[in-house]
Amino acid sequence: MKDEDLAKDAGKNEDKVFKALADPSRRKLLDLLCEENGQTLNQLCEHLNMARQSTTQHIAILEAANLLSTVRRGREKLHFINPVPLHAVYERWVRKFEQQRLGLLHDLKTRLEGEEP
Amino acid sequence: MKDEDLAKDAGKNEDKVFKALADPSRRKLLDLLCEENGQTLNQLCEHLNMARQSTTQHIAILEAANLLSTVRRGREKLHFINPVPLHAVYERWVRKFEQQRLGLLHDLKTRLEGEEP
DNA sequence: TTGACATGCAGGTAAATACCTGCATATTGT
DNA sequence: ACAATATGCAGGTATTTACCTGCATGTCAA
Repeated sequence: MKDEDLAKDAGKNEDKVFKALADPSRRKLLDLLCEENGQTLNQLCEHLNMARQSTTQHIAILEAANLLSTVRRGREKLHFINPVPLHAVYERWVRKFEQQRLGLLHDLKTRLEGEEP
Repeated sequence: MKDEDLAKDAGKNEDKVFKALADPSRRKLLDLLCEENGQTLNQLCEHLNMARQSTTQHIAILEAANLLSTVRRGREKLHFINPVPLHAVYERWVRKFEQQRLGLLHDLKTRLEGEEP
C-alpha cells in the first residue's frame, strides 16, 4: 500500500472517531463503560432513555470507530472501551495546538500592529 | 447560577466543540490556521473547494464552539485559533481514559474467567 | 422442552446538516 | 466617484442522522 493510501486511511479512521464522539448519547456510553467496563447491552440501555435498538445503532458506530469492542458470552454481549483512538486524537489535535498556544497572542498582536502603522 | 446549570452549560459547550470537530472541512480550517494564524476568509476558501458561503457557515460553527475568533480589519476578516476548548476536551476525555488504560485488559481477563469457571 | 430473556435485523419518519445560488452591503485603490 | 474586492444575508435542496416499531433468532433455566 502506498503512503498516500495509508494517509487516506488514517484520515477516514480519524473522521469516524470524531463523528462517533459528536453525539452526546455515544459519549455517555463511553462514560458508562468508563465507570464499569464490560457491561451488557441491557445494562447500558437502562441509563439512556431511548429504545434498545437505538442504543444498538450508537454502539455500532462506536465499534466502527474502534472506540469499543464487544465479546459475546452466551446470550449477552459485553462491551469494552478501547482508549487508543482517543489518544490518537490527542496526538494529532491537542498537542499540535498546545505547542502553538503561547505564540498565538503574539502573532495576533504583531499582525494587527504591523498592518496599520 | 446553580451548580447544575453550570454543569449543563459546560455540557453544551462540550457538545458544540465535538460537533464542530466532527466535520473534515472544519478540521481542515483549524489545520490551515495552525499553519498560518490570522488568515482572511478568502485565503481560507482557496484551500477548501466549496463555495465561499459554505466556508462562512463552517467558520460560524467553529466560532460558536469558541474554537476560533475573528477580527475585522477594513473589508477583510482575520481568523485566529483558540486552543482552550481543545485542551478542555483533552482533560475531560483523553486523560480520563488514559488513566484506566492499563486496567482494561486485566478487567476483561478477570471478568471472562470469573464467569465461566 | 418450553417460556422467559438478550440480542439481531428490516424498514420507516422527522429533524439536522452541508451544500448551493442570488443578491445586498461595505471598503479600498485609481 | 466608481470599479473591483471582501464579506454578509436569505432562502432552497439533497443527504445524513437519530430516532422509532415490528418481527426474527438464539440462549438459558425450570
